[in-house]
Amino acid sequence: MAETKRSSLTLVAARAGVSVASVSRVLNGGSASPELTRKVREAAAELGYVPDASARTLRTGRTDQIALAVADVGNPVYVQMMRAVTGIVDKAGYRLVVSSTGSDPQDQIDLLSSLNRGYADGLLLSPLRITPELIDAMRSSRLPIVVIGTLPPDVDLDNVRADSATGIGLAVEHLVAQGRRRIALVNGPVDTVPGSARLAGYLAAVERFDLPARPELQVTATGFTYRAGRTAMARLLGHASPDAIVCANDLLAVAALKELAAAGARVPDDVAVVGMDNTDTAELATPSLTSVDLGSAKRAAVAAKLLVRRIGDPAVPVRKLVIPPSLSVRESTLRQDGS
Amino acid sequence: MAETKRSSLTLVAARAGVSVASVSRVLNGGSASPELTRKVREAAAELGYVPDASARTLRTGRTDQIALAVADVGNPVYVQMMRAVTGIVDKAGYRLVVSSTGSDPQDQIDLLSSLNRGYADGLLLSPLRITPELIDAMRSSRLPIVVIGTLPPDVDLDNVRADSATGIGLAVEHLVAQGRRRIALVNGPVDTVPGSARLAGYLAAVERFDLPARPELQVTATGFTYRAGRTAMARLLGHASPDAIVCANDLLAVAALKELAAAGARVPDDVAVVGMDNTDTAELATPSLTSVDLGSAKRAAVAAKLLVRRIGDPAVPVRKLVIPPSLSVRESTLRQDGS
DNA sequence: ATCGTCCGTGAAATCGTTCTTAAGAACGTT
DNA sequence: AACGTTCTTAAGAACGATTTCACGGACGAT
Repeated sequence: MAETKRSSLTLVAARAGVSVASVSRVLNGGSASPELTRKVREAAAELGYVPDASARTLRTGRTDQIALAVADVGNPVYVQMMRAVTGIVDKAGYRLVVSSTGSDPQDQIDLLSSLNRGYADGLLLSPLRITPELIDAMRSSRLPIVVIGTLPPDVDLDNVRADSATGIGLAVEHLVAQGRRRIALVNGPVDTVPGSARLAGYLAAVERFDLPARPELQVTATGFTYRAGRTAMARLLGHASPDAIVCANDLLAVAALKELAAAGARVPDDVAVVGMDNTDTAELATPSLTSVDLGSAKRAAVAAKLLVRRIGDPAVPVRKLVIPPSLSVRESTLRQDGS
Repeated sequence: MAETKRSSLTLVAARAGVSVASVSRVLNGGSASPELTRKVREAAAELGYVPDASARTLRTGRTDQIALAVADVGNPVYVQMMRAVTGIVDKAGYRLVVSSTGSDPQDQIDLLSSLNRGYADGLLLSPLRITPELIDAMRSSRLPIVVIGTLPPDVDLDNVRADSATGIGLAVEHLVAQGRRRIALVNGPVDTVPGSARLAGYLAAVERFDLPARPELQVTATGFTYRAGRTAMARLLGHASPDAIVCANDLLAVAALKELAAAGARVPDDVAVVGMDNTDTAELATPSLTSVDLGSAKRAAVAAKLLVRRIGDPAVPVRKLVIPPSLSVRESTLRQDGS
């Protein structure tokens, strides 16, 4: 039955009548005589031997763990990322340590310092806000970090970012092609990395397509959440009557749909709505949401691969990648009469 | 600036001119003279000393990590659980190691054996299917396990389960009060723990309220997913015309909503729909979903607390808890004319 | 003044691995 | 027959922390 006593290399060695070194060699695939191999394997099996993780880590310096830090494990886009990361990380033989940092950069700095305890071999970080202190902390980290998201250009860390400007451009182009002109933006907090990128992208697109850039068409929610979206959307509808709404997030977009329905506006006939991130939520919404796919899953997967590579060889040159966006067109922007 | 050299206790001791034992004692709050304390603190600060996790673990046997195993990190109900667990686990000073096991029990058995490497202090497990082999593996695990979900009564492991029978009873009672009689069930695979519990609960409720128990009112999706839900729902509508549908899952319920809309049926006027798990999805759906809250978040949180307690004192008696269900009533079951 | 107690400190053992070094055996070469 | 090469195995040194044990000095009590 199950050996309750925790077994060590020494025990196995004693039982097999050989030295611990030999046991280690046999089990890790070194050279050994058939006779020795047999004895060791037998003893190990009888004792139900499993090597101890921390001892091995202490000796080799490898933890076989990768840390993933996100602002909110409940946010669909992070869920998407987690799922993607899980796949890559599992395959590469690492375990995943997940920390929910909240949106405060200080939490992330704390995380970085605790990471110096060496409980992981590397970190995947997706910061909502970037401060100079955070950058300093990332730079002085003793282990590799790959950032999922945009980073100031002078920071020489691997990172994989989205191109939200182009993404929003796709959305606006699509809306303009449908004859929409009064295109509003429901954004999240602009002091966050995605928030500011999305605002910039919106403004650029508005200019490019020569659309009215009225301030009352731009509202900012207090967060990237459904609740905040409802409030912001109510404010928008109080001040303006857009014929299309681009939202910084699928959750905000669903909030927009709900608020529009409550106000008696029909989607897409009266108003088109575009979400962002193309999470499962987009397909489940009614009407289903056209959504800008910023490639979160792809980004996370690529970032994970980058990290695995860097852990394998810390000297590899820094890479900064951009995942191109695409647009998933669904019901919320298509008038019944066709394009 | 940042000390690039990885600092050890020995270095701090050398710098402070004291022994490693003293450094350890000072930093871990043992007794020490003010003078010594000052010297050590100073040296540690100058070197930016951070204790090494694996060395400490090797010596003390504590990893400060808790493992959480779920079938699919993308499933909203597991997301809910993860969020709840994160809160408790963080507060108790543990890190969270997340593994996505898939629905195959063998994955979980593998996980259990890898857990014997001792990379965590305990495990939170939410198994979709339970086999005798899995139970054996859980029993012979060298570290504490708390199960989130139902377990055969003779297995003496801490666990926290839902009461889906009562939950479904609440839903059916509510529907009957609204004058519904032909109540259908869209279930997930019945060879899973939640699937079989929900079928049993449905049958019990049907009998209790003396409703027609026709087989064509019961369909089984191939999984707890949106896609599977669409297919199953189409099949249901081909064979029967229910006036209410209870779904084993919010995702299945959203699929039902979509399929009903596609078939031209109005919700809730023609058909009422009830979801289960009361995830964020329920509120976001259109119409918003009445959903049986099986207390997933609560269950996960309670399980996490139980695990922390057991890690602290392995001799504590086994506890088996039930989280009572509740019903969140929303638009999908309420006819316009009121109750 | 002597002895016992207590407290602060350091030396060293220990946790379970991996890996280097070296010793010994077996074997082939000149 | 002497020597060098190769191969198998064992002994022991790390890795970096915690913790036991013992030592020495200070202090109070007799």
